[in-house]
Amino acid sequence: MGRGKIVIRRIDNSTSRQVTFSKRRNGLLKKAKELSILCDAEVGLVVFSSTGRLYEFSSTNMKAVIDRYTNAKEEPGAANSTSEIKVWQRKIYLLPMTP
Amino acid sequence: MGRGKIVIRRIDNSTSRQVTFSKRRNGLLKKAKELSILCDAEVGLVVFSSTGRLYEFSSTNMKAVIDRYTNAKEEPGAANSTSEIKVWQRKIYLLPMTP
DNA sequence: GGGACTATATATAAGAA
DNA sequence: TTTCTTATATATAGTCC
Repeated sequence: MGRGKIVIRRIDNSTSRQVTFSKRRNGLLKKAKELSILCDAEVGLVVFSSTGRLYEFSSTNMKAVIDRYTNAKEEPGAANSTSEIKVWQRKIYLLPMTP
Repeated sequence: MGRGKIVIRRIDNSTSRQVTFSKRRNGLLKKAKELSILCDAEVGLVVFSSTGRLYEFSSTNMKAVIDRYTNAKEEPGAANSTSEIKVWQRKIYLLPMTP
C-alpha cells in the first residue's frame, strides 16, 4: 500500500519503524472504530509502541470490554482455562495498592 | 475500498452487516498482526460480533497485554483514574468464583 | 513526532456460487 | 458464513518539510 511493496518483518531502521508505527497505528485505530460502527460490534484495541507508549480504542470503554472478555473466557467452562484466568485476575488485584 | 463508497454508520441489513463484519474483522486482525511485527509493538485486540461471538489477537498473549494495560493506566498517578481502575479490577475479582 | 504529497499496494463493496 | 471475482476506494511507503 505504498510506493513499494514491503515484507512483513520487523523494520530495522528505528526512524522508519517509528514513522510506520505512527501511520499504521492511526489506520488500525480508524479501522477498529469503523468495524464497531458499521457492524455494531464491541471492540477493544490496545497498542504499546516499542518505546512503551500506550494507544487505545474501545467502542464502549475498555473496562467493559476486558470485563466481557474475561467472562467469555470463563464460560467455555474448561476448568483449566477458567482457573488460569482467575489466577491472573487475582494477581492484578494483589498488586501494590499504594497511590 | 470497494465497488461503491459507503458511509460509516451501522449497516441496517442484518445479512450485509454479517458479511461486512466477517471481511473487515479479518482485515483488522491482519493489520493488528502486521503492526505488531513491523513495528515491534505489543498489540491486543478483542472483538465481539453483534451476535456475541468473540474474536481476538494478541502479539504476545492477552493476559500480558491486559496486565500491562492495567499497570499503564495506574501509573499516570492521577489519584482519580487510579482509584477508578482499582475499583473495577476489584469488581472483577469479586465476581462469583463458582466453577 | 506529525503533516503534505503522490504512486502503488491493498482492502473491500458488490454480487454470485 | 467463508470463498471467489472484479472494480474501486483507501491505506500507506517513500520522501520532503
